[in-house]
Amino acid sequence: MVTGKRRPGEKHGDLKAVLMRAAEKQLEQKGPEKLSLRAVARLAGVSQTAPYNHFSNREGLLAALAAQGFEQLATGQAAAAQANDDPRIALERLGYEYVHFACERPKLYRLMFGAGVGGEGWHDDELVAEPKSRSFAPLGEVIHRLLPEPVSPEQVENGAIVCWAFVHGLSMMLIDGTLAARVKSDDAIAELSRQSIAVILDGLT
Amino acid sequence: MVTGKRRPGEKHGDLKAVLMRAAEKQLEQKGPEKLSLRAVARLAGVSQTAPYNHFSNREGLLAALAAQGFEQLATGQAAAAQANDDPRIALERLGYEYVHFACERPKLYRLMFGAGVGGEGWHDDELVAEPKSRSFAPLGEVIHRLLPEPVSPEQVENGAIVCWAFVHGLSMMLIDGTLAARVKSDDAIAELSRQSIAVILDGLT
DNA sequence: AAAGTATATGTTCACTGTCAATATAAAAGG
DNA sequence: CCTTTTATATTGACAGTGAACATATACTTT
Repeated sequence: MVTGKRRPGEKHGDLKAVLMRAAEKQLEQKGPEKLSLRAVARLAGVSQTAPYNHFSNREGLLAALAAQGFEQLATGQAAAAQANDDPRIALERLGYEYVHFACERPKLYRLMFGAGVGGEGWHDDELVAEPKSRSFAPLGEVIHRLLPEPVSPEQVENGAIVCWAFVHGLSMMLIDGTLAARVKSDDAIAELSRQSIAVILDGLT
Repeated sequence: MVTGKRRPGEKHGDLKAVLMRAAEKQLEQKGPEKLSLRAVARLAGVSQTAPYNHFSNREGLLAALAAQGFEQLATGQAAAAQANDDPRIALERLGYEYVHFACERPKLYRLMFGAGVGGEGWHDDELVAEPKSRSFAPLGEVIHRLLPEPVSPEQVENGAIVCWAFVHGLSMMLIDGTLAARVKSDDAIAELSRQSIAVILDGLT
């Protein structure tokens, strides 16, 4: 019904979703900087200007993709945080899941942190900021559980930032090949991740 | 005329250097993804195809810029590493210098780690890999000085990677605005940086 | 002086993002 | 049921891009 043949002017049922799926595919193939709006439209079987009815421009589409990515990361992180009652194990698991996510979908992950976008990030884009902070929240919760009483909000915040910065840096350097020469196997990645979380953990407590 | 030796057919002085300077300027204004080869040529006062005699393509120019950036970072890091005999203080200084470099020239720093480039980094580009590993070396040296005897090469390598990943992640998140809402002043940045290095340091030893 | 050669140019092509004007279909109001 | 409205999609155009090609240039070498 929705996906019939398209005559000139025919309405396309849920074009936005179709465009998103096409964009996902295109992103995973070409990467954020080479993603072409026209190619996405072509892949979705619509004219080149059709996407402008659903996204303000190319960056708008990329922002939607990034937001979706943070959405997925957030659910993964939330699940990992509640995987174990021991906050130490939960923290390790959180870190592993994070790096795993980044390495599984490197193009998406780089996009989420501003690759392929003019300026140097999404900055004040609320559409992206909301799921981003939601994906950050579970870490803070685990850090809170982990620290010995009494805990100040700044302690928690600082600890969470340290952890986040670390896993983010590790992920990026695994993706861009900086550590490719230094870390070979996937097991080595997991081991390095686990080990480093332990390092930070010892430093924090 | 001013410069002595010239290569056959060379009409401008050494166009490569002129192009690099123009590209630097363009990079600092537009960012890696919006840098246009034609605009660089225009800025250098030369035809649009002239750059192809000195760089294989757009990515070649970006790679040269990235390499130059790592060159500068390397000298800064080397200086910071020898600033103090106490390896702890040297490590703090190293971290501070690193983050400072990244925040001072965010567009360049992002480029150095693959922003604006198809694929997800420079990977096997030797031109950029060499100064990159040179900029990484001082950290390893300081970590070596820092760890108690006896030290294994893996210990040093792992510690250095942990530190590098952390400062890289911190830099990226400061640049892309992730921490902008959470960390306000420049002093707070310095303090967070210093504090975190201390955390990692405690964890390592 | 002539020959050789790396360097620069002008032209062209395919492609991109985005705007303007236009046509269409579905819903809303009579 | 028919008209009006409104969001959606299309065609066409424009400026800007990276890149390839053949050609002209000016320097080095012989």
